Amino acid sequence: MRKVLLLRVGIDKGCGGSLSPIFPDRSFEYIPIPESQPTTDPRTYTTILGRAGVPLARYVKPALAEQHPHFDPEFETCTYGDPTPLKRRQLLQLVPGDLLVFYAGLQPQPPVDPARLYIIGLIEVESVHDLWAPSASDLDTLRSKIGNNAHFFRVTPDKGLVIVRGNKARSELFTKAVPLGDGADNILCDLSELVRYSGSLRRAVGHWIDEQNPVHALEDWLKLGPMNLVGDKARLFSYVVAHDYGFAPNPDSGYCTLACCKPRIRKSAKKGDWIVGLSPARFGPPKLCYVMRVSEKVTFDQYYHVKRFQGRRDNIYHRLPNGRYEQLLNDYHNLENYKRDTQTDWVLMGSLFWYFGQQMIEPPKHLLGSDIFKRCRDRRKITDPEAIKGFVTWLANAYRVGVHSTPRDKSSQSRQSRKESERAPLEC
DNA sequence: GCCATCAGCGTACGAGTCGC
DNA sequence: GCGACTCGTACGCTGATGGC
Repeated sequence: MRKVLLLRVGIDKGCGGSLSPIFPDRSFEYIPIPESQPTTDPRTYTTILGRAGVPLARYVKPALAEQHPHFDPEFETCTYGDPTPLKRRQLLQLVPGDLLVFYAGLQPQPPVDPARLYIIGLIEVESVHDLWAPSASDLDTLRSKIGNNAHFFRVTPDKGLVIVRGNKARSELFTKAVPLGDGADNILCDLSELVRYSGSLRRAVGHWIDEQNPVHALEDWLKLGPMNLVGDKARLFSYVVAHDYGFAPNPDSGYCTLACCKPRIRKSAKKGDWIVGLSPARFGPPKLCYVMRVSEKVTFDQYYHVKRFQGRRDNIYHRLPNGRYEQLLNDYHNLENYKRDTQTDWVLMGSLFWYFGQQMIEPPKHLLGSDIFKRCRDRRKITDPEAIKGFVTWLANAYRVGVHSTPRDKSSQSRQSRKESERAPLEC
């Protein structure tokens, strides 16, 4: 049975002090961690050009610019190695045909969104080499055979090194990053259900995916991405986002939530449905404001009390002992919004979302006639799975997940420091 | 000031589900 | 099989807004 070992690689806050960049179109740079040992590799972050033609030094701390990077994994000859006890044990369990799937924390550029974890490449195992106590001649022989992994350039050979050699035809550093984590370094809950793996990916050890179906599910995710999440019973609700203050929807902190306004959508939508926000007519032909997949549906009270949602700007309602809702003081809604907001008790949350704010995007030509981009009163429901798949495929291929810009309407009206007496209700 | 457009909401109606 | 009930959807009314 084929196994997959998920491994975190690349520079990060704990090792190097920064993150590799990801750009709006999902392209990214793979920046290795700094080399911690004396090395014969002459390259530095300044001399290495990234795939966008910019020296990697641009994305690392100035103090690292002239340091040597530790290229591991490397995708020229497709190898990965590690001498530390935990990973060494994991690598020795691999057999030909297994997959090493590499993920990294990537920081959006421009930095309008928190970093997330993305899958950046993979190696299909061809052979595993255990170099418990290699001599210099052993290393020379292997170097000539299996390439230029950073461990081969170290002046003092690593004791206990395990090198995995990949099938070059079936291994690659992706050109576009594939989403893996939410804003809190947990596996995306949408993907978690497919691969039956949950929890934090922060730990610096490998994570096994080793049941037959989940391995297929992960491979499908690598090939097709979020389109895999559109089932035959998928539904998509589209509506016009009349005003976008970053309140409804609220794309803060790695989650997108719809907690106020749109009571019918909040009531109707279920886990797995897609929500699409379009621009109002005053901005010309319909453009995309945001898209989210409903990954959780919680009540106002659950939303209010769950720790990870506390402090969000749209977390303003909770039930009192008498059954009514209390509205907390906030900069967006007052008691005139109370009736509509509390028509339903539900809050929609998505960890897989695209929020474009001021940079609303036009639909591609092949989707111009789609019902998804037709404005309607209140909201429109789409139930054609092929239409939804086509839309999600285009979106997920063209844009990285997360926030792409600040809220559309925020600049025109400051919501800061309003006194209670000045709080006019906002439509959204 | 008039008119067109648009978003929100109330209401009616149809489909689906459940109990008898 | 029938009726009651729930839920989802379409339609039309209302008020706000913006262009002329």
